[in-house]
Amino acid sequence: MISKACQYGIRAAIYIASRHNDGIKLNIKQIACEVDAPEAFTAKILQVLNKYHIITSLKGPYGGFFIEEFQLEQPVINIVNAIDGMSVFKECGLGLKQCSASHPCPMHDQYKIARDALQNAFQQTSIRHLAMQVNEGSSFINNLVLKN
Amino acid sequence: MISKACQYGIRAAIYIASRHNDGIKLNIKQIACEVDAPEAFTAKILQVLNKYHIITSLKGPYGGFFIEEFQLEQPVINIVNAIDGMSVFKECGLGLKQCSASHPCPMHDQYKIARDALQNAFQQTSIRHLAMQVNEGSSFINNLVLKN
DNA sequence: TTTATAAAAGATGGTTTTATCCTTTATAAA
DNA sequence: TTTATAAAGGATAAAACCATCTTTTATAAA
Repeated sequence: MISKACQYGIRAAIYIASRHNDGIKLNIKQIACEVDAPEAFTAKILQVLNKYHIITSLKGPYGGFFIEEFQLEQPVINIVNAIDGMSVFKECGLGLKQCSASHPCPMHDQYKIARDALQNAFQQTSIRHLAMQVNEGSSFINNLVLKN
Repeated sequence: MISKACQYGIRAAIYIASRHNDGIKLNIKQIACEVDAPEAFTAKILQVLNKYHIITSLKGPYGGFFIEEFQLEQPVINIVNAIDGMSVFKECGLGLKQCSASHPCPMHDQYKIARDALQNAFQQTSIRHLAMQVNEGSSFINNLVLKN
């Protein structure tokens, strides 16, 4: 559906957003650990997210990654766009180059419903909203079940 | 969303179904040509579909691929299952190993809607239905626009 | 200004997916 | 039975994706 890079990126962004208090900056090691993603690969992905102004980074001592107030309001689809591009929301389900309502593949109508639902899922959800759920403890961004 | 192999497989199956007249058998070269897919790769894919009894093949002269009456009624999801498996309809959108209604990732609810829509698209559509559309000329399985 | 730190950038390796080629097997007609 | 044909099966190659390592750059504190 979406690439692993994109999944890591979304989880990392949500984690960074969930720690948007004070002026706290998070380093790559901690982020990768918290979202169960490979460290070096996650570093590459966060580079891209920084370039697209989805998160912000600062080099040097006391540096790291963080998210600014205005960035919290962005829809998650911005992350998908930065890493995978928008083609998954546009392309034909059967891989045809030309497929549209006026020249459809046999599955066009049914597939479009699913494709649009996917786009809505990412479009209508803000990074802030997801981070709040994580902070509330009502949802999770790693594979560690912590019972206390 | 689904692999290229699976897209080629669905297009090939629809084409074979659309030629389900008399006892006609289609060879791999013709099928690959008609659905704009690489020939050798398509051969591998049709091998799998034959193994899963989604289509039928016969070796030797006057052999080839065809589809039997009972096979026409199968839902397209059988093809997806044969080639890609069912994981795309089950797995977490953010790549978590453990993600469910009771232990959800932050996008679980929204993503599940899209994932279920995709499953429905493939589950509720029979190979026969798609082949009929192609025969009617109301939908297409290749990239060649034929105007006459 | 020097030093330590953390991300950015570049090079490289491994795995999976996509794709092709060659040999073998099954089958039908001559 | 021989021969021609077409799919099956095995080996291999190319591309894309996933992942890591090393060097460079920016920055803040001492």
